[in-house]
Amino acid sequence: MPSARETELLEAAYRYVLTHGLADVSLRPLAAAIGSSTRVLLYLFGSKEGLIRALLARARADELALLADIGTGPGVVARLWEWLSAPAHRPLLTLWLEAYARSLVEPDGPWAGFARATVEDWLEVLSSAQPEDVRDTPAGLAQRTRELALLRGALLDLLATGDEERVSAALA
Amino acid sequence: MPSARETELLEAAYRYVLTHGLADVSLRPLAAAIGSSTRVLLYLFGSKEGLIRALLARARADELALLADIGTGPGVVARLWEWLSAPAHRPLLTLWLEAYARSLVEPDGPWAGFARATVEDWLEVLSSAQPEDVRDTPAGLAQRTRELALLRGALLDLLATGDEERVSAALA
DNA sequence: CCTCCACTGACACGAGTGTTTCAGTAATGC
DNA sequence: GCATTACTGAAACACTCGTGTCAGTGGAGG
Repeated sequence: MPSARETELLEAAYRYVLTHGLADVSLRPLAAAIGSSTRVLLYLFGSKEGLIRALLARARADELALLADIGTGPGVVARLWEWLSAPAHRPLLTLWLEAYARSLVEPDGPWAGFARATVEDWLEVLSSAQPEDVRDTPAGLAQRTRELALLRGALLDLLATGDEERVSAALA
Repeated sequence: MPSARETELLEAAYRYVLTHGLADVSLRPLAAAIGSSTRVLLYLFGSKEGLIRALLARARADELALLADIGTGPGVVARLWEWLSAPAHRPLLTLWLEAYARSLVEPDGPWAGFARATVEDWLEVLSSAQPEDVRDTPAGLAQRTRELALLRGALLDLLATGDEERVSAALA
């Protein structure tokens, strides 16, 4: 159960990494930027690894919140893309990609399992949006895997080029 | 024009980062692993940034070599996927993803433009594989953007889950 | 032989890293 | 009032980092 001060600092740290990236964050600059100290960060989160873990969980919470209120009716893919392509969400998604890549290179530590977890999160949402008589068939699995691939590939493209017009047109 | 020793050490360093990742590589461990010294690395590549730049170029050379002999006939997408999903290429592709993510977070330095460059490389290959009467239409652009997204999204999935059966089935 | 040149070793420098130790302060519960 | 608890500050520890300095190698070309 996190204390009030802890969630407050976590939120500030989260805003910080959204713009500075997670890869080479270090305690002193971070602490200075959010008006704290390394001593306090270490006291509240135990270690840097604990902080990273908390930040990753915080980011995943954002993601899960999205998936929760995107609904499950028809047109999910379009709605998901609408959310993914919104300029306001770009920092979060860049962070997401960073964590994803990192968890592949370094399967230990706080990153462990991040990539695999998000694949499953999304597949489940796409699954529950499928008609019931398809959901459990091989064809259904193939379809939602394809949908997920399309969304994420498009996201990669968008993050690199910023060319929303071309990428959105490709998904229509 | 790189010297013999330089390409030799670059090749060794390349093998090293393929298994250790590019993100938190540091000179002393790398030098020790490839039987060299930080002094020599700096002498040959000028700085750590120069080394990274050379390694990134080396990785991109692998990628371009692939794209060159994948041909342009019909069935490119299938052939590309065959290459992407080959277990032997997984380290290279993980490295690729790492560099991609990094270049989004840190647009300066040696990573600059890496993500954007690879999008363009691949789109061009897919373009030259399209029938001429489609290539320059908006529909053609949309189609190859979609193909690229599908391939890359599937790659992301595969790298995280290793579930080649499901992902390959989705692309069929 | 002698000079040039590519390459290498040992070492130190200053800066930055995560973490620890020791010392508090302010508020809370009894 | 007093003890407990949550939090904070300052300073140090034992590293690792990229890079610079200075001194050499060994071989090839004149």
